[in-house]
Parts: sequence; structure tokens; C-alpha cells
Amino acid sequence: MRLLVAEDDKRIAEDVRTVLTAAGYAVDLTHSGQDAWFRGDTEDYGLVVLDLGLPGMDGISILKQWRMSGRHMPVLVLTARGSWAERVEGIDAGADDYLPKPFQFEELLARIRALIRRSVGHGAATIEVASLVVDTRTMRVVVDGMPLNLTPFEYRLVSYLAHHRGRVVPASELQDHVYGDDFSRDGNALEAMIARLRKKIGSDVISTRRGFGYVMGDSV
Amino acid sequence: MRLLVAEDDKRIAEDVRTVLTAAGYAVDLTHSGQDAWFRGDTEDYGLVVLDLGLPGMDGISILKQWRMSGRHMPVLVLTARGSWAERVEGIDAGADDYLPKPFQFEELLARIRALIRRSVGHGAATIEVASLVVDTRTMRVVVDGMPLNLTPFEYRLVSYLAHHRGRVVPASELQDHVYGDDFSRDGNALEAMIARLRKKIGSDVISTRRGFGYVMGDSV
DNA sequence: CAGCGCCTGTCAGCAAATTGTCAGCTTCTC
DNA sequence: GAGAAGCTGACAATTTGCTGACAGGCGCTG
Repeated sequence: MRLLVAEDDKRIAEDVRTVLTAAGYAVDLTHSGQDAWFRGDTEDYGLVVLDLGLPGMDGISILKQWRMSGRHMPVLVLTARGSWAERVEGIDAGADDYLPKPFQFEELLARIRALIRRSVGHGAATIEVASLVVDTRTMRVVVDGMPLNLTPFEYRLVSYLAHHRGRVVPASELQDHVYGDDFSRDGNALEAMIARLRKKIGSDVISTRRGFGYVMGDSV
Repeated sequence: MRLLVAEDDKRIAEDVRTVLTAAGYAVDLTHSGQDAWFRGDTEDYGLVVLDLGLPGMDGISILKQWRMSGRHMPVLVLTARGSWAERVEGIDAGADDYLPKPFQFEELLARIRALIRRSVGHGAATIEVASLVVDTRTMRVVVDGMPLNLTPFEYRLVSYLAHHRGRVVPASELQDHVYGDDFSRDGNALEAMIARLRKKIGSDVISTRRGFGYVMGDSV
């Protein structure tokens, strides 16, 4: 993981670099505001440690610029002790955390670990099968980039099949999952739903295994 | 957005609740460690404010328990001033931020805003969805440049949906976060509020996903 | 304290989307 | 080619959500 440390006090900067390097990070140093902004904007950092008191360009502005141009890496801001107004400002500008100076290196490390842990923790909860994408977080289904408007049962169907893609799912199992305890369905309700569903997602996404059940993806 | 405040000093707790409620959050209070753990483990909170000195169960343990059982809501830890060892421990146990006591309510608010923003993946203090802008700092909502006069509950609604824009939010989740502990979950109060809200912000900002819930932004 | 306005929950009726059923049709298997 | 399995379109029943009216509650003001 590559980090940027923007801090004009060169002694502190070097110390921080030493500690962070020892902790296993690749560390870039910079001492001016301009340079900090430019690097943060053009390079890909896993995290930035930003001192607000940089010469050349105000730290808050740098931060806002980054956020405005869509850079979302975690930023830990170093502030003067006690100036909580400054902290509020920094946080509202898009900082993910701050640390008042002077600080214990151990605490700096703990915070950096926490921020990184957080920033990589956003796993995409989507399942893709051919041109179909099921996003379980937003409960959306997209085919060829086009979002679909599925009904609740339709969604349960695709979702279940997508979760078990490549496996032939018996109709009875589908029934169980889609309808739960509700055994009031005698007729061909499921088949009707599959038909409606196919109209929306395309007829070739779910294939029928006569006598066995349905499959999504693979195992043509 | 629904918050849990775990703080045994009832005066502080009440003050915090007042401030947070005024800021548009639904706030649940608890004074014991056991209860804090139980609620955090079973309820769905957007954020938890956790005092480490709770009676009955150690704050750090509570936090670890939550994390081990997969609860990922942001946790802001309140610590005694100066004990940075405790902070490091707290952060490594899974805290997202800490605040030394005593603190300014304003700073508490800024940090809470920041944590929530971060946990839902936004960088800025204002959230824009189409022609609608939610400023979490001033608690103002603007549509097409025109500021709106929203009631407290209406604001909670838009705010929550805006924070989770693009995601289909189930009605039950909305209820939880708008009403918190208050179990008035009977009739169609939520629907009524949505209707009133739509009259103010325009009927196309929040779209209904029949059977799923409501979404703000990128509809179908 | 009475009066007033605002906020919010409840209710009932309405509108519309969803889904089961049915009948007839197609496709597959042997 | 016969029978079984699955598909489809139409229709009706049901479920779900919307809306307007109304009333209780709360705070504010005179």
C-alpha cells in the first residue's frame, strides 16, 4: 500500500516516513501544498496524511479540490492541538480523520490501519452471469447495462438462480425458496413467473432442463 | 438515520440526545453495557456513540463482540482525556473514531456527520440527487435552487434516502431509522409522510419499488 | 388559559401493479 | 405419433401503495 505524507516540518516528516515504512507501507513525502495537491490528484494513493499548515496552498483547499475531482482515498488530517474549529472545517471538507499534533506514532499507526481497513472493506455485492448483473445491495438487476424493473417475486427468482448459477435448480426447490411456507400454489404459477421473467431479461438467460429444473449460466 | 448513544452519565446522555435529535437523527439511549451490546447486536443503527466507561460490560469488549459478529456500523468512542493508550486499543478493536471528554457538541456533530458520510460512501457535506440538494450541516434541503421548509420527520426521510441514494431502501428500514424506538408502526404513517414529502420536493425524486421500498436517484 | 397553527398518525376509499389460474399451444422424449 | 412437460396470453383476484380528510397533540402567542 502506497501512502502520501504531506508535512512541511521535515523532521516530523522523516520520522513519520520511518515509522510507516517499518509498518510495511510505501511512503512518498512532500513538503509543499502545490506538490501535495498535484500528487494526490495524479497518483494513486491508498491513504494521505495531510498537514493543514503547508506552505503554498491551503490544506482545506487541497482536500476540497481532491474531493471535487473525484479522488476518494482516505485522508488523515494533522491539525494544531485544540483548534477544534479547524477540525470541524477539515472534516466537513472531506477529511476522514484528524490527529492533533503532537501525536504518538502508535496512535497515528492505529488510525491509519483503521482508515485503510475501512476503505478496502467495501466489497461489491454483485453477481454477474453473462450479460446479467444482480446487485444484492441495491436490489437491482441489470441486463446489458439496462436496469430492469422487476417485481418482488421475479427478483427472488433471478436472485436465487444467480446465486446458484451453473447448477440445475429443481422446480420444487425454486418453489420452496420463492414462496416459502406458502404451499397454496398448485397450478403452474412458477412457470408463469418464469415466462414473465424471460420477457424482461431475455429468453436465453435461464434455460430449462426438462424434467430437472432451471439453470442460469454455463452448463449449456 | 437512527443512532445509539451508550453513555452512563444521564445528564450528558440527555444533552447529547437533545443535540442529535435537533440535528435530525432518531436517537436511542442506553446506560448499561449489557443493554448497549444487546441493542447494537440486534438493532440496525447508522452509528453508535459509545462511552468506554459503561457499567456492566467493558466498552472495548462490546465493540469487539459487535465486530466479531459482523456488525459494521460506525462507532464513535468517547474516552477520558489524554489516555491515548485507551484510544489505540479502541481503534484497534474496531472503533472508527474517538472523542476525548469533555467535548464540544459541535465537534461531536461534525465527527458524526463525517462518519456517516464515510460509511455510506460520500465525501462531501452536501448530497446532491438530481435537482435536490441536502446540506447535512445546515439541515437544509434545496430543490432547483429553492430552499424548502421541511418538517423534522420529513427531513429525516429525505436525508436517509439521500445518504443511500441509488439503493432501494425497504420501508421497514426507513421506519426504523426515521422513528427509532418509537413503535408507532401501525398504519400507513410512513406512506402518508412520503406523500406529503413528494408534494414538496416533487413527485419524481423518490420513486417507489413496489414490494421492495423506496429509492432516490437513478430510477429505473 | 384559550386560541391558533403546525405536525403527524389514522382511516377509508381508490388506483394500480402483481400474481394465480386456466385453457390452449408448443416442444421434447420415447 | 402419442403423451408428458413446459410455455404463453388473457383474465380475475388479491395485494400494495396513494391520497384526501380528519383529529389529537404540541408549542406558541396574546
